[in-house]
Amino acid sequence: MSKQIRHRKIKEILLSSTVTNQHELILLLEKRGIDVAQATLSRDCSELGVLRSRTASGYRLMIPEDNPGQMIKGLVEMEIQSIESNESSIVIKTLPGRAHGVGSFIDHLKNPGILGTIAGDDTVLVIPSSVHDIRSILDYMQTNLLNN
Amino acid sequence: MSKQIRHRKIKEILLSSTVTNQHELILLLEKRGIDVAQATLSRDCSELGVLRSRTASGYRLMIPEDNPGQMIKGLVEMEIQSIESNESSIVIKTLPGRAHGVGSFIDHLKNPGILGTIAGDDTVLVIPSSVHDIRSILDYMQTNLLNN
DNA sequence: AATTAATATTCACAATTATGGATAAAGTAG
DNA sequence: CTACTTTATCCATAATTGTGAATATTAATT
Repeated sequence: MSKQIRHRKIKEILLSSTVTNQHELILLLEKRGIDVAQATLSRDCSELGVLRSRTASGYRLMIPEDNPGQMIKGLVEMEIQSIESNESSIVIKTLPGRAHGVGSFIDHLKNPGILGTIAGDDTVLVIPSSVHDIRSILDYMQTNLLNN
Repeated sequence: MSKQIRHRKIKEILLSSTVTNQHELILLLEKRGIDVAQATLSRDCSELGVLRSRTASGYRLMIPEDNPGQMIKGLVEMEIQSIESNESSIVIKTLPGRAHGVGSFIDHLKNPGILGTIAGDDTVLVIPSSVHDIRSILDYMQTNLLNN
């Protein structure tokens, strides 16, 4: 039984029913054919960001909905095809139609070295605050916006 | 040295220079401080879909560009938070800043039942060709643009 | 076909990640 | 504070994944 599958089931359970502690969650997982030790479950909960809080009717394990803001970084990484520059500006090539989203994401980074962006269909032009910063901004982007 | 980093370097090298065989690639990687055995490189190449083909000037290891069209569907699915409608229009909520990209994708579907889309920051309004088609267009979108 | 060049696979082992039992630590209730 | 409940961590081990040397297989050249 893979960790991934277990995590999915945990999400499902916590979103659909009221679970008061990890032990109870163990039993619910068992019912679905997944055996897991409390130690492992503790780690799972921490990885999934599960937290335990009081409610009117006692305690409950709560799982946060995926935070949109955090998801976007992964999206942007996938959308970017390349990041290159000449002496005065940086050009990002994206998947077709995705430049606007990438540009918007970069704008929100609020990097003071970046004056702004202009996005076409599959190209984002990044305008540096000073042409002298090109190299470091390029570095910054390649580390922060590329996968692998 | 992680496999991921190595893969990324391989992509870089194969996209920017002409490499005729794996042995040559080993040397180029070495130059960048990455030591790797041919066996491993062979696996890397297969994982990355690298293929060797003849060109006018001999052989060359080619790496396929990631097919944009196919990737986008997955992206769009992740970007869409909900799809709902009233009697006359369909509203898609997206992750912040992603509406333009989603709208553009829908436009390219060229579904004759869709007159057009208007995108704000995190909302896409889909305008049906006829208000009578709302239900079927909603169905179409929910099956084609949602995961789960 | 024979020879050489290039790549893929097998095998053994290394490195990393996942896991459970035992137990410590933290939290809750009295 | 003390007793009790719940969760987190330590440790040892299992399972998985990554790797290189040697070798087999495939492809190219003559």
